[in-house]
Amino acid sequence: MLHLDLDAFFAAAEQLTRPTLAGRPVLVGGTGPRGVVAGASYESRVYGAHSAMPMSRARRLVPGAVVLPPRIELYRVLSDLVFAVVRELGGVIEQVALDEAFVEPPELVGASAAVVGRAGEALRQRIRESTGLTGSVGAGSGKQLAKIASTLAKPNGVRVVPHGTEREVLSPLPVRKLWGVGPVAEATLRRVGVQTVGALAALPVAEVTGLLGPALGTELHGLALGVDRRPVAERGAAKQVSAETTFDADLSDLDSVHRAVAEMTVHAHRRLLAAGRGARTVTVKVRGADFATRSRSETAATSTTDLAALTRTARRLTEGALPPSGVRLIGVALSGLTDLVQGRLFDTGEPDAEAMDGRSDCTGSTGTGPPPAVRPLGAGSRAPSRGWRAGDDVRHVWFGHGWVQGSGHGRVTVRFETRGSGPGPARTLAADDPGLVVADPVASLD
DNA sequence: TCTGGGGTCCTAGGACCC
DNA sequence: TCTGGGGTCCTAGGACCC
Repeated sequence: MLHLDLDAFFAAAEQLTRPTLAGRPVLVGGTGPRGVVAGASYESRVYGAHSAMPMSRARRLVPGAVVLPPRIELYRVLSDLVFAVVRELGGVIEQVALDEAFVEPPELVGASAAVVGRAGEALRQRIRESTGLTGSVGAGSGKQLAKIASTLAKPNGVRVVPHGTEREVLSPLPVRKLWGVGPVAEATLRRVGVQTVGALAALPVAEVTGLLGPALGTELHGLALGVDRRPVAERGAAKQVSAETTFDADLSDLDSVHRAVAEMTVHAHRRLLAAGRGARTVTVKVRGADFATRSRSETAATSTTDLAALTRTARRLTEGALPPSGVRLIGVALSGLTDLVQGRLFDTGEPDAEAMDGRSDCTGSTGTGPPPAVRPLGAGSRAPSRGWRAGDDVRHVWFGHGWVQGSGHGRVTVRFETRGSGPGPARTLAADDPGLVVADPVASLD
């Protein structure tokens, strides 16, 4: 089977659609004081930046970094383009993330390593031609091997692990490379002197299950030995939808907390309706200034789509989970999802007055709170009320599509370019230039 | 350095039923 | 009257993945 992994996907998507950024160190992620890196181009990885690193640290590490907020809608469209190409191979595809999938092309069953290698190279070529993105392909006898192979192939390469060589590839790797080994399991294993996959494989299963629990222990010991029978299978429908936000500064009054809960419920509810589903369980997540996370959940007898009811439940649960100090994060998850049956559930998108007040002034009130909720994907509207922000997509009557490089003092600097334009000119305009409007990020693919 | 957001899965205890 | 064990559901917390 094959594992395809796009190279530095978020950052590469930015460099592709904003050609001025090609070859420059790009960091994609939260731009606020508590943001973290979601994507780092290879030019910024040279300085030690990587995903999940606090953005403040990454900025300090990478000289001249271009920091941009994620444009998930654009990445989704690009991802769909890539996997349409992958689908042409036929067979089952299991998409794991926007930038990653397992594939089992029927033609490659039982093929030689050389044939598999050429197929991987051909796939990469097709993806590059049709999208402009590069990806790496790994091939091996199971998911674990294929994924490890694609990691070894990065960036921009192919790696095949031939049958019979599994153990010699796996043995020297650090245990952390195995699926399911995170910081905690890694530390647990190190305490008994196990640092490599080979050392893990040499332990008796009973000892591994004793250390890591029955499920994970059995699974990992098998993987270490190269045993991996997990099938490639299409992903089913999601089991929950959730929305959460971390505030730029901790909240310390109940009103703000209630507003934030309502806002997060609106977000999760919107996606619930978009998926055509109802929910039985509401779970709230509250993280305090101490970083400790508390959750409370409640399951109703029947499924609902009633925003007002969901909001009331979420607020009540939140009150039972408040930390002693300030509130750092609020999250709302809806689960126990059911398919909607015509007429059986509230089909309301109309919140009552109580639920509304969380929505009324969400403009910027929660700092890092997700802005897309505020303006309904306002392609064509005037400057956003929060003002122009670096990374915004814009269109100008004369200069076409572009993106905001920076703004201030009543001016805004826009780089006019798209995927097909090549590097474009920067122009500084008046922030209230009547010819300048908000644009759809997807238009940067032109 | 000070820790995102959207998910999945596992564990463990208690309630409840048979 | 006291005591079983298995199965399922719910809740809370946490590890892990990208």
